[in-house]
Amino acid sequence: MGEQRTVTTRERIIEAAAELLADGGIDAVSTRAVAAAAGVQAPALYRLFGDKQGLLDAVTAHGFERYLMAKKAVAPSDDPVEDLRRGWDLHVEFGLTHPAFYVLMYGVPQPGRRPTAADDAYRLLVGILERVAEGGRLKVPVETAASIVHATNTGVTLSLISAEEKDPDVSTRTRDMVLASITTDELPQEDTTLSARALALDSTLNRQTHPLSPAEAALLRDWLHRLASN
Amino acid sequence: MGEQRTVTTRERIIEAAAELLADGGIDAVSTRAVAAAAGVQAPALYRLFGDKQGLLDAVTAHGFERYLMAKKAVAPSDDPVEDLRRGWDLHVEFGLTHPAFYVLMYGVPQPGRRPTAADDAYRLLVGILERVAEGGRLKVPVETAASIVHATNTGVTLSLISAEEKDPDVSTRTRDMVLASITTDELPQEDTTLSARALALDSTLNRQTHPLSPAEAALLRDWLHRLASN
DNA sequence: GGTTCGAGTTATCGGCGATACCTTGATCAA
DNA sequence: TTGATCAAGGTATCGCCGATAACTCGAACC
Repeated sequence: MGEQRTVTTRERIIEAAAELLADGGIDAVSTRAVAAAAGVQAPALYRLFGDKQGLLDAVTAHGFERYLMAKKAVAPSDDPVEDLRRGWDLHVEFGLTHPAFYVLMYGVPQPGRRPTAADDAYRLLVGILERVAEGGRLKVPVETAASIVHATNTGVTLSLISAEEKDPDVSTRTRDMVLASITTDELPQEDTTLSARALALDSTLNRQTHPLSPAEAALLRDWLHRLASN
Repeated sequence: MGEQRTVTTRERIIEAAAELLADGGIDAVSTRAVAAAAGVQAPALYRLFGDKQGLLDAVTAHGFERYLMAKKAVAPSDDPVEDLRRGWDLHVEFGLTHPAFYVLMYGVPQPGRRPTAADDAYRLLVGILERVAEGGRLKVPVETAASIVHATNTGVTLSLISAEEKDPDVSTRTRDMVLASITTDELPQEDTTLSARALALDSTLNRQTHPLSPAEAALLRDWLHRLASN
């Protein structure tokens, strides 16, 4: 089959909604306005996207694609901690460049209604942190580090979005503070400390298959985390 | 005049709206539902609160009052850094106990639409930080510290609200990380470092009247911040 | 060549925020 | 005492919104 050259109705609708969102904020995105801008009638949206939330999910996924592409293209460098730093900055930059999109994704937590795009970004963060842990430079378990980085990164970005005078220094300060707290400055050639070895084992357990049962593995990982926290 | 013993219509409306918000989330708070629950007709809301946003502002202010009371009652201890720690925990606890209220206040940043209650809480934070700075235990300017603490505290709380399994360890870890990064462990009896003296002067300039003109003071404070950042 | 079905239409529903206009009851000067 | 005033709330209604039932049309398929 040849490529689809003509723009599909679905794409037209998503782009119309994205433009309305970027221009007039979330309030400007009504089913009628989107339908009119896309040159279609309202029920077409519902057949294509189910309901309005489905349309918004598609819009955020579409708008987030470029960001994820950039993040994926930039991520694999020699120094995973540097990747972490660049990922933080990219995150903040995306939020300030597309505030309406960003708030839609991270602003209002509704249980079970998390956009897929946000999950993808989180998994990408976990992947980088696993590489940091593999290099023996992570001071805390990967899950803990991911939660902390995610929480602080979104917190800073939302604060900057709502601030009328945006001070980028707050982002870099917080970023360096967080990274300094969860990583070690340099990789020790051979780290013989208890916590480092526990975390190294934890990291590889997380990534490889092993002969332990799920229950055994859960208990072991709990012990490893307790060993690492001393 | 005797005290107002009967509950005013305004109070009845606010309490009805607060109950709807706590029970069914923000979507359950419609003008009609609130009016019906308060035993009143819809236009009464508009005369009392202007529009729906005015009603929501009044509701958040009301719901936030107890929290602010608790925070004010707890705050003034001997150790302002400990006050900071308790303020952080109180903030997170309030968010997890009243998620719908919290999201209404901190979730969706709209320029110029920040609820008054959030401003009050921020000013309270700045007040504590000024006491920390006065004790010579703050490593960064008060405004910077306030921005960082606010951004990370709200970020952690929003993350916990949206997380299905809430790990309180993330909050305490981030809290201690932030506090360790912006404060010194112990107050030196006489801190003779350049940055400490610059920040001590900055802090008192902030709180007292002085003979410098506003322009001179702004320039001086800029210099002090640059001295402190080395 | 009739059938099926995807894709989009017209028409309409109930709920929402908001407002113009009316009613009522308390207050107070003449 | 009475009539004007006005705060407080009610009645009726507007236009917009999300959503859906029921219909139309054209292409694909046997």
